[in-house]
Amino acid sequence: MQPFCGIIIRFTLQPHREIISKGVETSMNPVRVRFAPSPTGALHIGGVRTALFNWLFARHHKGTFVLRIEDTDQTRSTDESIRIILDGMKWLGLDWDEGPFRQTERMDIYRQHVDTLLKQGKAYYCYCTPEELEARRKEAMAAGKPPKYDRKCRTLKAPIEGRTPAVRFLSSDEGQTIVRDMVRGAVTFENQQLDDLIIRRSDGLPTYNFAVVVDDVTMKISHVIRGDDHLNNTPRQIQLYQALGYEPPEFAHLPMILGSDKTKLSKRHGATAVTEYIDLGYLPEALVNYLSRLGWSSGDQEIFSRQELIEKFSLDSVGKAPSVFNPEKLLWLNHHYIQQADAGRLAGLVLDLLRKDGILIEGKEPDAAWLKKLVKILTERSHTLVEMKNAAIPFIAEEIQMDEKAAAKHLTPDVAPLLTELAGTLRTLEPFTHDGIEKAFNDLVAAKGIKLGKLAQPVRVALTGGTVSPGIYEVIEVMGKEKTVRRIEKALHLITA
RNA sequence: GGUCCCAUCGUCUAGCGGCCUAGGACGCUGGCCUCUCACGCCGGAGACACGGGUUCGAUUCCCGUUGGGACCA
Repeated sequence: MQPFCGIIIRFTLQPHREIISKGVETSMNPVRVRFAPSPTGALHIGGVRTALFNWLFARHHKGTFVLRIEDTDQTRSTDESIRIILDGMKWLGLDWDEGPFRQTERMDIYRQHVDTLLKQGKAYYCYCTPEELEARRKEAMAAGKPPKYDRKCRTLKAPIEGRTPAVRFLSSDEGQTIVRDMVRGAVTFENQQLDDLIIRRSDGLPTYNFAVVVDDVTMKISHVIRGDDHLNNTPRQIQLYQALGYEPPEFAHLPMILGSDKTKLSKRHGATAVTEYIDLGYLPEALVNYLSRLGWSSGDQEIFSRQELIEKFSLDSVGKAPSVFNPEKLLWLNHHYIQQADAGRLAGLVLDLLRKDGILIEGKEPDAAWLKKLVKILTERSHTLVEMKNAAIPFIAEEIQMDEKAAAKHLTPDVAPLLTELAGTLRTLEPFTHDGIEKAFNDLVAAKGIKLGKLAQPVRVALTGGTVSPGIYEVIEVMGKEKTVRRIEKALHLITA
């Protein structure tokens, strides 16, 4: 609780922030927020960021996070999309406390609210067809006038035969509507600029702006945190709240996430759906950390555990400017979280990927402890699980894919004697461990008076098929004596052939 | 077209009138380490869109311009 004089001083400096944040800090009402995606496709990165901020806000304030599916647009909504959304949320660890509620199951509630407004004279029937409206809109725009509904049906005395009407909200021309936004401050709209918006279409379905208001009211949502593409809808919604006799919630409009060309993030910009990031081998904690820093910050800190995010998250430190999605930084974070992750967990995830690629034969799965050892030597150079899976293949598959260029460069006749000798030593090496292997290499190198690279690179190519791998001793130890010797011999064959 | 929003390195951002010769991170880059590639470590280049005010003093406050974005069943 702020001392009273503190409020006064800060008030003069920052009127908006203070007026607005006062509401949250001192409010006795419990925090209830919601994420309300429409199930018309994938779970989009922008949507995830909105969900995340809502979730963080709820968890920070020990409030309630509600999940609501906005599926009034039945032509575009699918159950498959709902499943994708729920799976994505679960994968990210954004657990909800109530829902998922579906708008299609709430049609009665919307109908009742429309009827109430109609009965109170706060709404009226409109018989204009979408075509007529479109024509008049074009006309208005051509004449250089604002493309606003001309209120033709406002004064209609009797229904027009043969037409099913839509219902419009009767809005006021007087005064202004002020949106007190927790990130933008006060945003003022002239009521004169606002249309009589449709609240129920002629097909009987509620419109978006109406359904959200009814839902948010009936679900007792305390803070509406959403993308700022909804900021322009907010004054109409506030009028709806007032007409319905409810107190509007607090609003917080988050800046958009843009693609590299600074337009709204879309498929053109690469992966935008969470499912894609799962397939690309990203860890949910990396995505969560990355997205949390898009539009929000806490000093200079870049890495946040989930707990820290919950503790430090505040709408006060949400920025107003849109941000560009930067895949490189996400990749860096993913690398970071792969380093942090438990080897057993990574092993399981890599196993799934190997299975998906058909590299693992069912029933012939590698030993869990061994797989963990493998994962440990691959972790450092893996930025994604897919990279890790690819690096694991030479250790798992029977045959390796030989890179021709690497072979031509490193598997040359002059290294044949070295390989022969090394194979001989390794064959009898007991125990077959890192240190013993290292000694074998060092002895051979010393005896021949060559540099280690002269031996290690050819061996690396022989064992993995390429020039890039973890340290050669680790590779050999994990690969095991049998495979190692067999592959060196095979390489010798290749050289002499 | 109307309305609304936004503006610090390429990108994410710190900055809430003097601490700024503007800090951190990703990326880029020079070097070190080294059996390859990475990791790691050390260093470098790199921004307050522009123009007016306000002020002793503006990245920070105000106005305008420019540029972006969003919304308008």
